[in-house]
Formats: sequence, C-alpha cells, structure tokens
Amino acid sequence: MAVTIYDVAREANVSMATVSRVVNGNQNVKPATRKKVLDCIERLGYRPNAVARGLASKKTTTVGVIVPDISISFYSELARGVADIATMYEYNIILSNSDERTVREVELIEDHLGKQVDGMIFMSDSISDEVRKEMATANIPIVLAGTLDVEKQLPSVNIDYEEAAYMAVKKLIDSGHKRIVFASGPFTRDINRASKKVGYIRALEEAGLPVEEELIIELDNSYDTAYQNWHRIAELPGKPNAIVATNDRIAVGILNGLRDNGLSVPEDYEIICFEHSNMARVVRPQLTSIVVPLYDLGAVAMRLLTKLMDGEEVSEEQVILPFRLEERDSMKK
Amino acid sequence: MAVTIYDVAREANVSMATVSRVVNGNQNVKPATRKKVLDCIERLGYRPNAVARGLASKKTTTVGVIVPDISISFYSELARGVADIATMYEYNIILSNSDERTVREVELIEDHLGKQVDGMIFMSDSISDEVRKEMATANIPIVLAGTLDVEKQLPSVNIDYEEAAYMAVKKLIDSGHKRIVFASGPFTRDINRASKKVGYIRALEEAGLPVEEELIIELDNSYDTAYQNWHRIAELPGKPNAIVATNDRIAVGILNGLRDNGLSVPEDYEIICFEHSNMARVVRPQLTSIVVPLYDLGAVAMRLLTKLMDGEEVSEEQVILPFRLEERDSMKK
DNA sequence: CTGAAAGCGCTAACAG
DNA sequence: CTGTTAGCGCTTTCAG
Repeated sequence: MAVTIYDVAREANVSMATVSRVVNGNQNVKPATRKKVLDCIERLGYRPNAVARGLASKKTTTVGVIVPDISISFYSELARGVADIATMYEYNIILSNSDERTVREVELIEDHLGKQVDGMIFMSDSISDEVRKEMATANIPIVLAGTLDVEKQLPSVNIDYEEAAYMAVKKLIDSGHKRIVFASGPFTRDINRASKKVGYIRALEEAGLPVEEELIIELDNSYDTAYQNWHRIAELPGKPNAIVATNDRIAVGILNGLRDNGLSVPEDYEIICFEHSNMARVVRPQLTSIVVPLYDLGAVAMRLLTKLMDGEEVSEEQVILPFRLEERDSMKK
Repeated sequence: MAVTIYDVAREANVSMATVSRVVNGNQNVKPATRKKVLDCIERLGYRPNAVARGLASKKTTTVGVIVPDISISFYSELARGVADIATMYEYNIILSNSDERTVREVELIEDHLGKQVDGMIFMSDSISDEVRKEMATANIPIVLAGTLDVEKQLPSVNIDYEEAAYMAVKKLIDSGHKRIVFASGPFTRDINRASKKVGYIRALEEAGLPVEEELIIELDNSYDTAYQNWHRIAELPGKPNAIVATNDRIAVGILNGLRDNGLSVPEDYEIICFEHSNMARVVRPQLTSIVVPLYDLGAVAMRLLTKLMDGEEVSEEQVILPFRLEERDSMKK
C-alpha cells in the first residue's frame, strides 16, 4: 500500500490538513511544523495522489490533446509547442490520435471529458457538426490549434490560410505563370475548401486569369498518394508547370514523384509548398514555401487555453499568427 | 454540476450499485433493469467520472509515455505505435517530453506516478542511475521502447543495434571500403557507446581493418549539427568516403551538408543510414539504410506493458525485433 | 438480481 | 497557525 497523507500526518504528529497545507505551499504553517512535515514526507517517500486530489478539488491539471496523427510532422511540431507551454503551467497532456475520423473525434472528446481534463486542444482539418455538438456539452474550454472554425465561434490559433494561399499563388503569377496547378487535400475539409482554395481563386481572378477546374487536383493528405499522382500533373493538357500544394506531404510527394521520374524542379516545374515542417525542410531542392509557425501555433493555443481555464478575460479568442513566404530553390530566380 | 451516478440511480429508482453494474457491464442485472438504467443514462447525459473511478478502483486506465522529443520523427512514429495499441486496450496516454535530460526524466517519472498511471513506456538513448532508481520506486510496470538497458534488467523492446551497426559497416567493407567514418550521437549515451559503436568496431576488426579514432565523429543528435559538420568529414586526412551514421538526423544532416557544398552521394561519399523514419524516407538520393521497425517497436512495447499490467506471465521481457538492411541509392551499385 | 455501506486519498470550509 | 469534518463520485464487499 502506498503511503498516504494520513501516514505522514501520524508520523509528524499533525493533522492531515497541515500536511495538505505543506504539500500545497499554503503559507499558514509555522516553519518548524513545515520542516517536520517535510522531513516525514521525505522519510516515508510520500507522493501525493493526483487522482484523489483531482476528485476533491475538481481539477486534474491535465489537458486533452486530440490530433489527427502524431507521426505526421506538422502535428508533432504543433504538439511539442503545446507540451512545452503545458509543462510551464504544470499541466499534463493526454494525447490521442483521431485520424480525422469524425466518429473517433467524438469518442475521444467524450473520453477525455470523462477523464475530467481541465481543458482541451483540438486539431483537425475540419470541424463536423457532431464534433461541434460534442464540444458544446463540455463545461471546459477547448482551443483549436492550426484548425479552422468556419463559424468563427470556437477559440482558436491559426494563420490566415486564405491569405497565405493567395500569396503563394500570386508569387507564381508574378513570376509569369498563367496556369497554376492547385494540389490540395480533400475539399470535404474546411481548411482546403473554405480557405486555401478561396485564396487560390482570388489570386487567379485578381490577375484576370481563368479558374481551370482541371488544374485543381484533389488528393488525400498522404505523401504516398501525392507521390503516386505526379503523373496526373505531368499529363495535364497544355503542361502547366507551376504547382502550389496545400501542405508539406503533398508538396514533397509531388516533388519526389516528379524527380524520380526524370523531371526537374524548378526547371520543369516550379513548386510552392505550404507549412514547411521538418519533413519539408530536409528535401532538395529546398522548397520555396509558406512557412507556418508550427511550434508557435501549438504554444500560443496552449497559452490561450491556460487563460481560459483560469477564467481570465481574453480580448480576442480567434488568434491569427503571422506567416511568411520564404524563397528558396523550387522556383527559378 | 455534472450528473452523477446518484442522479441516474434516483431517476431509475435503483441503487447506485446497480447503475455501477450497468455501466461496467456486470452481467448480474436483469435485462429490464438494465434497459431502464441505460435509458436514464442516455436521457440525463450521464458520463462516468474516471477520476472518481480511479480513486475507488485504484486503476486509471492511463499509461505514461516519456519521450525525448515528440517532434523528432523517430519518436513520433514510435509513439503512434504505442498509442494505437493503447487505444486497442482502452488506455489513455499521458505524453511528456524529457529532452533526454536526466533531471527532467526523473521529475516526469515522479509526476506520472503521482497521476497514478497504471504503467509506463520510457524512451531515451541511455538510462542513468537516477532514472533507474526512480523506476525502482514505482509499483507499476515500466517498459522501455527503442531504449537500451545495458544491465538487461528492465522490460524492453528493441532491435539488436550492435548487430545492425555491424551489418551496416560490413556492407561498406564488402563493397571495398577500408576507412569508414562513424558519425555518431554522443558516446555518453549507452545506445551509441555500448552498442552501435561496438558493432562498428567488431566489423572493422573482423575484417582486419584498423580502428582509426579520427574517423569516429561524435555529434549531438540534431540534424542541424550534423548539417554544419559535413566539413569535418570532408577534411579528414586521406579523404575516407564511406559513412555510417547512427541515426536519421545525423545521416540526413550530413547528406545535405555534403550535397549543398557541391559533393555528391554516392559518387563522392557513400552513406548508410540508421532508422529510416519518415524524415529519411523523403530525401534523395534514397538512403541505403538499416530499417528499424519504429511503429512496431512502440506497438510491441505497449502490448508487453498491457500483459505486465494484467499480471500475465511473460516468458521474455527483453524483446528483440528483427530489422533489415535496405539497399537504395546512397551506395554505388 | 439488488441494495446498503464503507471506503479510495485528498481538499476545503469552518472552528478554534 | 492547526485540527475537525464533510464530502468529491465511484467501486466493492457483504447481505439478502
């Protein structure tokens, strides 16, 4: 049997309340008593039971983090940002993978709520109605990280994806391209349909260029699929040779697909990538890219969550972080 | 106030014990009663409080996972394996980053134990005495994943790193190399000093080749450091042109450093990489490499942990998984 | 098949 | 500055 607060109290000849005060840093304890208690704690190897504490105090100092897939570097970098700030504020993290399946997302939220997390960080390319409904039943704050809420209701931390896409496309247009392939993740996902694609179209229209449906290529978000689909781009009529990808996995997949089949970047194709996670950082040629501050997205989201959990007044719950376009070698100079 | 088991009991005109039985799938409940209770649960939106349950049952169905840095793909892929099996057995995961700092590792183990995790998965390149001592105070099973215990005491899941290093070096020797650079992570870490380096030396000696200290290059484990240190290899007397790296970050860092400075792989340098995580998978030329089954390492470790937590008899607590050497394009054919 | 009752280990008033 | 006393919401005997 593990040693409890009672054992310490008995050993130190004080009440459990006093031990509790010492453990929780309450100042109303005479230094001598404090020392005596601390000694007993040390001697007995007492370790406070966070579960009992959680039950009594109704706070678990634990936050739930739901992520599509932690093995994808975009999410693992975000998660690291979340984790560091969580540590700073002494929260633990319960991490779960949803694979972006709505059913699973709902299950996980339910599950985390059952564990009595004090707050939650949620990541996905889209918020379904079911998820939205589930979140509404929660009595704890939930912050979206790198996740778009088209209804602009939920607290969130993002960059302006539409503007970023617009800027990427414009970059290509400015360097002379008139036909730009938009290699995107599923349009069933808000972030692609309602944001990045909108930016793509806006840039085109603003330049007086036609929106050609055949240049819009919908893929899933996997590297492998993008890799295998290089030829869909290569076989496009009129051979458009500029590509903007909605994320790293797609950009790098296409880049490698093209190169492994004898085509060159940027000579044959110019590519702009989105995100620039560690995965994209190591490929060559280095990718001209929208650099999303992944770590910061996670860190700021967690910081926002701490404020919400503490009941602090937050002036703006929809945080937009800056991004930048970095020119490297996947476009001609 | 959230709805409790009492509310459901009152609503259904049964005792809380009966509600508990229904919730926990105990068969000793008359179908009619069960249905009545289930209806009330549904109607009231009752959600069992896992914290209270944990306190009463002394099981939290939560396991702690301590990882050096989740944003490193090696670890995030291992973590995904752990998470999937955890989900399968209905465990949640508390994930924490240690940055491989002993002090932090000890703190985290203490912290997770306080949270009453039912078991733990631990990852690091070395197990310090402090960590070992801390683990000894735990009354729960702890399994090492991708983490070497030189004392062979703790339950663990690994590949045979020494044999893998031996095989990598032998591969280079067999293709004619006599001077092979060993680009390694810190030798303060067991996995490098007591295992991979041992394999390197064994291969050399077996081939009657001298062990040249100057060819053994100690780096930290970061991509950036390796990238910046390409010249240490390029400037080596006699220009050895075969390299074996102890992990992906080092291999890819050196590869890119070399290439960005006008050298070619495999023409100027032949490289064998270790791990082959997603990060290594996307670089070109594709790396001839020791392929470590990352996901499986995590999955098997978690499976082992479930057995240990269930008190099942385990025939072998030191699991060694197979690895393979895959030939690709960072060596001449 | 069901209910009563005793905790699990700790926090948080409330007294003193 | 310290002790007493209720719970927190649930599991788990033990009876019946």
